[in-house]
Amino acid sequence: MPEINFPFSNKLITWYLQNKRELPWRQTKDPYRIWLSEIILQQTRVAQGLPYYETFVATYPNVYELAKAPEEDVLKLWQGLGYYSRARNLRFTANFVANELNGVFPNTYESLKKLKGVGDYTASAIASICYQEPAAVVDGNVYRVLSRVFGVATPINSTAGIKEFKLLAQTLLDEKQPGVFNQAIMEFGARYCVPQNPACEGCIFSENCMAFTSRTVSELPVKLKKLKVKKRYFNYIVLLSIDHKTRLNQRLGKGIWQNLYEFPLVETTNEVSEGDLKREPAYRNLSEEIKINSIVKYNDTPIVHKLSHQHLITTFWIVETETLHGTGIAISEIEKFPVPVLIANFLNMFTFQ
DNA sequence: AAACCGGGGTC
DNA sequence: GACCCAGGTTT
Repeated sequence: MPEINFPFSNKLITWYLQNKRELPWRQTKDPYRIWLSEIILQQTRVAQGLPYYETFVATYPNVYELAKAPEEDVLKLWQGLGYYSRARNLRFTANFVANELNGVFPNTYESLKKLKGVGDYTASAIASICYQEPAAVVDGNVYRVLSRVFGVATPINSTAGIKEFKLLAQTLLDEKQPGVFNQAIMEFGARYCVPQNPACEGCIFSENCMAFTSRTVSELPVKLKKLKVKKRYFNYIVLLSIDHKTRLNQRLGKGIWQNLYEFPLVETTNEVSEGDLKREPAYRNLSEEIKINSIVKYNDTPIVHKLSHQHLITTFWIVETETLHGTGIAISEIEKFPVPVLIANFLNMFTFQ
């Protein structure tokens, strides 16, 4: 534990009050809105999450409205934001609060943390902002600011690091205004003590910052290795029937994009030719069920869709078929389904006829 | 403890 | 290409 011999909290909060952004969730202490904003902002930049927050508040002004919504509607509004388990848990927890808790959110760190989708960070954020409970938040910004100012080189994604930084943040916390302190340290990390090339010369902590005085700013925080990205080969079968239908399947079970929709997928271990594709069992099952008239590759070079830990090397195949009867969906209905960005991008490029 | 879960911004 | 973002859950 580093020694603290300067007024960290006072300096930080003074900076915050002079430099904070006016954000919609800073205008309220309504736990529903604070909770909603915190879920949206998990692993998500303010600029990216802001329009989603506005849409959700407008569509679901309170927890009852959100609780009533079908999961598919929530996923549709969430489309493009990523980490879709957040949306599924959001709806689940809204339902729980509305039906089991009479619409009243838990008001302590411990009870908030029991909610699905609410972990240490989010429980601390809601408890401190809405209920003035002295619970320190530790997000990516906090790791960065504290590791630099106090020269802590413990890896932030190790068990020891998680404990050490939580304790340090809790020690520094201004217990008289925990919500302000928490937002201040995050704002400072997001806007001043940024990951790359921070303006250390003019920093309020330049005299006290261990990283700055020892010229190790670019080496902190320390983070343990990254895992290797896996390559997967996706072949999407875009059915076009003579009765102007296509088919979307819902992704069920484990894995990415759970409960979202996509075209029938043939996943292979390599990039495949048309001949290879036709020999794939998944494709053969499809062709046994549906009479196929023609097949043509849509994109000549594969589209590489990059996720944090997977590269999806994707080819779209346009397949004309006879009637799909009840097993297809009308082309005009397609925009109603929540789809991953990979599919949404294709739909924007491709014009159905 | 390690793996898994998205999409976008930045350098 | 590497790193990161107002993290959490599952294995």
